[in-house]
Order: sequence, then structure tokens, then C-alpha cells
Amino acid sequence: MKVITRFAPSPTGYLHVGGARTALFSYLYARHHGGQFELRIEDTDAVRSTEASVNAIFEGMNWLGLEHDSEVKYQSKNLARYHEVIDQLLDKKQAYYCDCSKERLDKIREQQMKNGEKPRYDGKCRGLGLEKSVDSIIRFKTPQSGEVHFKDGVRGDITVANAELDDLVIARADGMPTYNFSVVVDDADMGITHVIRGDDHINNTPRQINIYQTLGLPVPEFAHVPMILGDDGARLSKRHGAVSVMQYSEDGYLPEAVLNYLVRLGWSHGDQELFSKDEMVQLFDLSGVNKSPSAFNTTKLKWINQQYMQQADDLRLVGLVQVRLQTLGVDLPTEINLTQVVNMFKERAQTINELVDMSLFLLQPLEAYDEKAEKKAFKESAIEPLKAVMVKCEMIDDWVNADLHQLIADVVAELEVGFGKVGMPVRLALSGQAQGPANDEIMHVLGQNESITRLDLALKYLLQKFK
RNA sequence: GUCCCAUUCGUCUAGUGGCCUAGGACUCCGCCCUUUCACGGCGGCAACAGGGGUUCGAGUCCCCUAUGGGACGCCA
Repeated sequence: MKVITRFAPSPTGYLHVGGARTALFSYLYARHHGGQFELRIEDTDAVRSTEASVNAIFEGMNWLGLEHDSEVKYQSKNLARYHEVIDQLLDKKQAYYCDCSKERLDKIREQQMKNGEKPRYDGKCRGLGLEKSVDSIIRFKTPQSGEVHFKDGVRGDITVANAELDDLVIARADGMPTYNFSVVVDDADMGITHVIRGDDHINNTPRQINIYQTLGLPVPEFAHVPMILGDDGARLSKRHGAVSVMQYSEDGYLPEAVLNYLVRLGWSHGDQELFSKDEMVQLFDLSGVNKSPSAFNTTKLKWINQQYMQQADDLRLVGLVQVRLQTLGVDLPTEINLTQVVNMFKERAQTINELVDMSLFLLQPLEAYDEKAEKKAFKESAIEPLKAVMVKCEMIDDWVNADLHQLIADVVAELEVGFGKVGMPVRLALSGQAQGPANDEIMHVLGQNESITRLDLALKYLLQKFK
């Protein structure tokens, strides 16, 4: 049997990391079994669904590379089909009109809670044989006895007594079908064989199975993956910072790193931490999925991102850096070679944005020297080494091929001082910072003119200071 | 309140009855490499929620308790 899975978000916001991970698992399961992965937009709630959200979901899926196989299905465009099935149910007396007011419903719920019962519809209209009226809704006749059992792909056996369930609403007063009903019709119509979704749906599953069975439809396999918690162990929400997948794009993460982080959240394959997408497809299995929720840890995501940045193609990183520079409004000096810059920082930075921040001192004029570093490195004794390095720099004809490391070493030898006595002031003069890449690398990136300019500037600054 | 579910280092996790004096990864700390920082290498700290069973033997199976989560909508 061909495996067909789907991701079925409701377009009420951006694609968040929890949804993305569910989509990823669903995607991997399908690909692993050589099946299909589909996308369905659950927009039966006309009030909350927006087109912007639909686009945000596409954008996120696209960025992560979770491509679906068939055309996207919209529930809002499938209304006729739902009504067809609802009529079928009505004809067979497996569903009925109900005109109970919301006030009455609220009242019985309240009363039931007070009595220590599980709040549910009392079935008042079930046997009344009511006709359709202006504000009547349609309820599904849930079996009143027996139990529903299913074997969840990650949770194992789950059994719920039908007595715990009630007659759920399948069509609203305005005729719109509700989630628990439309999801069954669509999953069946689309031939979905494996429903992989968030475990907030676990309690809905028995209701849905009842609908499948009443309709005489084959029941798919279910797998409910646990949700994702924030760093603090609470349910992931906006206050945890980035929960939107695209926010990670803006923050300078690589999509394959986010994917890798997500797949390891709740799933593992022995001790392996890093997975290419192909490896994920090859190794993913529901049996490796954990039952308990996991907390999202940005620190580890950053580490993974760094691993991928170290491996990434330089040209690609250059492209991303350019985009970032553009959004920051930084103009690139013509003499700067971005590939060199990327090479210099790709092992130091954990994100593209960090890389750009770190390299800004190369791309823009120095505005100030780091205060602490200045106290340590810009002493009067720094004047001589700086001058010596500058003089040597001025004498170089072929800067690109010059051994600048040797140049500094020569100064160290000539002045008979420790490497730090020369290296630290030079670094500060060139970068304004106490730490960073090697001085010779910085000078190569900066070019001869700019290097000398910065050394000269520092020298003048020091001469002024110790006049 | 009722029902469903979960619980291994701070976090992500390995573990499917003996290989577990519980392994890996992130973080943190130390050492090495190094003109600084980072990368890298080596080492260290740190966990089976608690209590009862079952068994020759339990992190692994069962029960109870605690804690956490989810569901109980004319939301999905």
C-alpha cells in the first residue's frame, strides 16, 4: 500500500516551529516509504483564516524544503463535498438537527462541571427528528456504548469509551462544516493512509474514528507527536521569542540547520546529531519518536547552525551575507573580498547575522577603540612596534602575496619583545577590538592602503595621547 | 472537575529484563593547540520523579502517588 501523509495547518498565523516539526515528520515518513506528502489548508473558520497566513505557511514550507506532491487542497473550496456527506448522514439518521441555544449549552456544561462530570452535550435533540431551521446546527450521532480503540504510531494503544464522547457538531448554523468532520472527509478523499499530527488532536481521534466507521470508510493509521515547549518548559508561545520559522531565516540561520534541529527534537537515531535531509529520509521512523514533549533550546540550534555554516559553500554564504548587509544598509567597500571575509568568520560565527556583525569593522571605518583593550594595548610602549609594522607595510610591493605574518614576526625579532607586545597594539589599531582573526589575515582583507591608514591613525592617536 | 497522556544529566536524547558502577550531544569548567578570539583535540561536573510489587536480576514489566501536559467550542 502506498503511503500518503499530509500536513493540514489552519491559516491563522505564521508557520511556527511546532507545526513545522509535525510537517517534517509527516514529510519524512512519506518520503521514507516512497509515498506522497500533501498539503491541505484548513480554512473552514472564515473569520480567523487569512490569505497572508496561507502565504506565510507556503513561505515557511518552501524555505525548509518540505515540498508536497499534489496541488494544495483548500477546505473552503470543498464545501459541496462536505454537504454531500452531511446529507448522506442525515438521510441515514446518523446525524440530526439541533436547535439548542448556546445559553442552554453553557448552562448544562456548567452544571456538569459542578457535578464532577465531564461536560458534554446531553443529546436533547438526538431523538427529536427536528427539521432544518434558521439557526439549527447538525450533530453527529456518536455511538452511545462500546469503546474506540486505536494503535497510535507513537503512543501505542489508546482506548476511549464512547460514553465519554458526545454528539459533536459537524455543521455550524451558517452551514460551514467543523474540523472533526471535514478532516475525516478530506483525509478519506485524499487517500491519506497515515495521519501524523500534533498530540493536541489525540482526544479528537476517537470521535473521528467513529465518523470513519459510520461512513464505512477505511480508518487510517494515526501517529500523534508531542508538542514543543519553550526554553522554560512552558508551552511554546510568542513570548519565547522566535516561534515563527521565517524568523529564523531573518535571524541568519540556515534552513538545513533548522531542519536538523527540528528532527532531533523528539526523534533520534542512536547517538547521531547531524543529519542531511537524505539521511533523515533514509533513517526516519515513527518508532524513534518520543512520547513526551521536548523543550526548544536555542543554544543548541546555534551550535548546529555553526556546524552547517562551517560546511557550507563559501559562495552561498557570501550571498546570504550580501542580503544581510543590504538589510542593514551597509555599503560594501569595493576593495573588500567577501569570500575572504566569510572564510575568516565562518568558524567563529554561529549565524549569518553574527558573521556580519563580526566583520562590520572591516567594512566600515573604525569609530572607536575598545576601552578595555585600549588600556591594555595602547600604552606608550606600543608606539614603536606600530611604527615599525607600518614602515614595513609601506615597503611592500606585492601585498596580495606578501607574508604578513612574517612581517610581524620580523618586527618582534628586531625589537626583541614578546609577540603580544606587537600583536595586541596592531590588532587594536586594525580592528578596534582585543580579539578576532589573525592580524595578517585582517591586513590581507583590508588591503595595503586601508591597513596603513589604520596603523597611521592609531599611531597619531597614541602620539597625541602620550605627548 | 472529568477523561486521555507523559516523566533518564539544566536541555536534546541512547536505553525494548543481565552488555548500565546509565552512553552521546548542547551548555558550563579545566587542559592542549594558538600572537588574541574562535575552530579543533582531550578531560571533568551532572540524570533513571517517589513508593510498592513481579523476577535469580528492573532505567527497562505491573500498580499506586506526585508532578507536568492535553482535551472537554457552532477553533483547528
